Amino acid sequence: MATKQQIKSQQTMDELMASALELFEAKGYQDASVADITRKAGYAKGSFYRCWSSKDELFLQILEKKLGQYRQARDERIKSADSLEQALRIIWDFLESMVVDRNWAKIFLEFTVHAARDKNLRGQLAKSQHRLSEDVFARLLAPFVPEGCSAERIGALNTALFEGFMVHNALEIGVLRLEDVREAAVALALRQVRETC
Amino acid sequence: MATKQQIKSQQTMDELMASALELFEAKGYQDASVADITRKAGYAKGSFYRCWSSKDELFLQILEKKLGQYRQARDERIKSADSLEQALRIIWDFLESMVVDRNWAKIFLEFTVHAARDKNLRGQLAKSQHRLSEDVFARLLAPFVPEGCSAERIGALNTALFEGFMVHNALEIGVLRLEDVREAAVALALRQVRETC
DNA sequence: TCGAAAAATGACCGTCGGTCACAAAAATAT
DNA sequence: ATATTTTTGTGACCGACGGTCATTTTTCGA
Repeated sequence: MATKQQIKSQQTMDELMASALELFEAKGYQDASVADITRKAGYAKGSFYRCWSSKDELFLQILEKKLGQYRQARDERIKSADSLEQALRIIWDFLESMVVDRNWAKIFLEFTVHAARDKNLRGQLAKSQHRLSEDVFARLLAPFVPEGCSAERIGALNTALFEGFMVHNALEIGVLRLEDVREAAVALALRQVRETC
Repeated sequence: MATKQQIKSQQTMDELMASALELFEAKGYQDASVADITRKAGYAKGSFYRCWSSKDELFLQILEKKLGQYRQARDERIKSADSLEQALRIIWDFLESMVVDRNWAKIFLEFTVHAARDKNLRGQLAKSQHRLSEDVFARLLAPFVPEGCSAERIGALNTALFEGFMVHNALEIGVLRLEDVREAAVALALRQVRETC
């Protein structure tokens, strides 16, 4: 049974995470300071470091939580796929839910690029990426992809296209729409399957 | 005629820019401090702000310089293109020269994502992006793209795919190679032309 | 040679991520 | 109920950050 302390401790973490997410959205990952986060949640700075050893660690936890939510939302829909094209469409709906909130996409990019500089962090994020690619693409596409054709590569290519769009979107260039990109990605995957197998 | 002072002033800027680029490559845009840059070049911190009003302004100047170099290298080759496919291949050679140096690609991404948070900076970078897309893609592709088919959109899609690959590359995931992405981009452009015109 | 203008300096400002000795509060032992 | 231990929360402090500016040093034209 959860004690009063455990409940309080969890509540503190939840409050800090919520505060952090709001500030990341408003000011960006780099510009939202730990002091900002704790102040907004009504704590002192030191409390932050009782929950996480660094700002990066907090972000990774937020990321896991977000990915979990997205995954859950998708898993409910995935059962209905019965062709490669349909599976890709469901996957891109899933990706769309990440980018619909422009702020989250920005935060994600910010952290990704930041993490690329740190070997350890890069590894952890690449693992998350891999899980995204493996779990989201490879596993879901595998039933529709003939042998000898790398579902992983198709997934990576789709992910790259998606992330390129996120950059485009973050800069608010406005030439591309997600539909265009999604359509291109689907066409690319179908072509890949058709040609290499 | 250039006075001693003008020469000295230009030399100072060049030295600081060179120092900055090296440190950006070694430590990343955020982690290379102004003090680092001036110290490495043998100046005091204050000298930096005689040349640029901020670190961002310095970066934009470095970017312009880099893009100019790339453009020049490409312009010598572009005359030989006589088909859409060939033009795309030359363009991707040009893009490859940006990404061959993995460090520069990282720096570029770092700054891009950083700039996305600042309206003014975002505008300036989007202008650079637009010039890249307009000058590199649209202008070069236009002769081979039928009317009613947006060369700009093709350019933006190619750019997005390229930037997605930069992210992939920065995280050192290693599933994709530039050749794969280039091939996919060319196929995408050809398909776009074939279908929408 | 000398005053003006340009180039270079480094102490200083507020803020950053992160640390740590300490205080308050809750859980546990007696 | 009281004392002791463990958990939770605090905020002054650290070195470093981007950026400012009064000051000194160097170069200039006359």
